[in-house]
Amino acid sequence: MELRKLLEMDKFDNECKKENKIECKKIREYRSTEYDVERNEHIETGEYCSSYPIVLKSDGTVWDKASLYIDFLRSDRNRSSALLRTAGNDLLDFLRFMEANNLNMLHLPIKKAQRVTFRYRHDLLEREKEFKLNGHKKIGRNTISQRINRIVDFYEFCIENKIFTFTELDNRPYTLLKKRIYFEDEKGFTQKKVVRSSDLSIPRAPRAIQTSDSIKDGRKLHPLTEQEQSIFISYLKASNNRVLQLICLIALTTGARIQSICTLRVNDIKNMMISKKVKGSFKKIEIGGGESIDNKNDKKYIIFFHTELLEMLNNYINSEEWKERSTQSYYKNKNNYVFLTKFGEPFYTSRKELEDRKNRL
DNA sequence: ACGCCTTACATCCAAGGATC
DNA sequence: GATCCTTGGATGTAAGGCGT
Repeated sequence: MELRKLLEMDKFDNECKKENKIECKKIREYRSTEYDVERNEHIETGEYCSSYPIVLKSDGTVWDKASLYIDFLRSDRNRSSALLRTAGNDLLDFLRFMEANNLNMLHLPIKKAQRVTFRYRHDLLEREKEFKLNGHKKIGRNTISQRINRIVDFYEFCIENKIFTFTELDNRPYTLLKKRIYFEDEKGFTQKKVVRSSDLSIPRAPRAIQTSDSIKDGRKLHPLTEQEQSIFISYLKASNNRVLQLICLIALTTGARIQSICTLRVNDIKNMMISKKVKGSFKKIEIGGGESIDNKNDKKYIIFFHTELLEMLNNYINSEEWKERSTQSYYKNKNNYVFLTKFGEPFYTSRKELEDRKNRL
């Protein structure tokens, strides 16, 4: 690791030393720099992360190995900041386990079950069981599966980069295995594939069965009944929060997700206003698939706005309230979000904004 | 199937405002 | 000025997509 990074880490260490809890802190708007000796200045490498996790040990110092691993994920594997956060949390859980049991990563005695990695695996399974018995879900099968796989990848990284030497590793933290898997390709033929696995890995939970009265969308969703809808609307009418009213109206009448609604931009409304009517009194807009409005997993989809609703939205984006909010916001009057909080924050940061912030547009 | 990555959503937390 | 409430953000869980 370069000296620069270590120095930065020291600075961060000192800032964090006051508190003594194991946690995963976050650096906002991370931009990596390189030090130019001749010019005596820091030069940005152009690498950017909207948030960057730092795992802290109970004494408040940075867990250096975790930082090296997370930086490797960012720089060498070019992972998103969302993934860095997930990885940070996975490592955090492992660190908490080690500290609680007074173990370190190199605790690898002859007996397999006593090695830190196998004890962690056992701990994960116990925790899953514990919550299952109590009825409330706290740690699920998919999570523990992900956790243990992350740890294997973390050890692999440490060994690969000689953070551990062979003499330090008394016994193997795990054994890498090659598993043969069979799957059906798009033409319906059974294919065989060899994938990398380990003797630590925990199989994932089988997919939930879809029930007829729910929509499968990440979780199981239930459409509101007509009665529920009318109750909802009566409460909505009583609200004096125009933004909430409009967001809910769009949701009810178009079925769009909150993610799409909250990433709607002013130009989308303006363009729809001047576009041709379809299906009677509706106007259409494409979302997802690289369009400015986000959709889950960036899937392409068309949503239909009733002209009356569009009229309301058009009134809103020309209102004093909207102008007031937009002046405090990132985009000001440059194709801003339709919906902003009273402090000018978007309710949902769009993919487009992440891109724009990276390029400082 | 399996592993890796992305992301929706619940819950917790802290700061600031409202109310008495 | 103590307490409650709102709100945005932080944190944590886990489902689903995708490539293999």
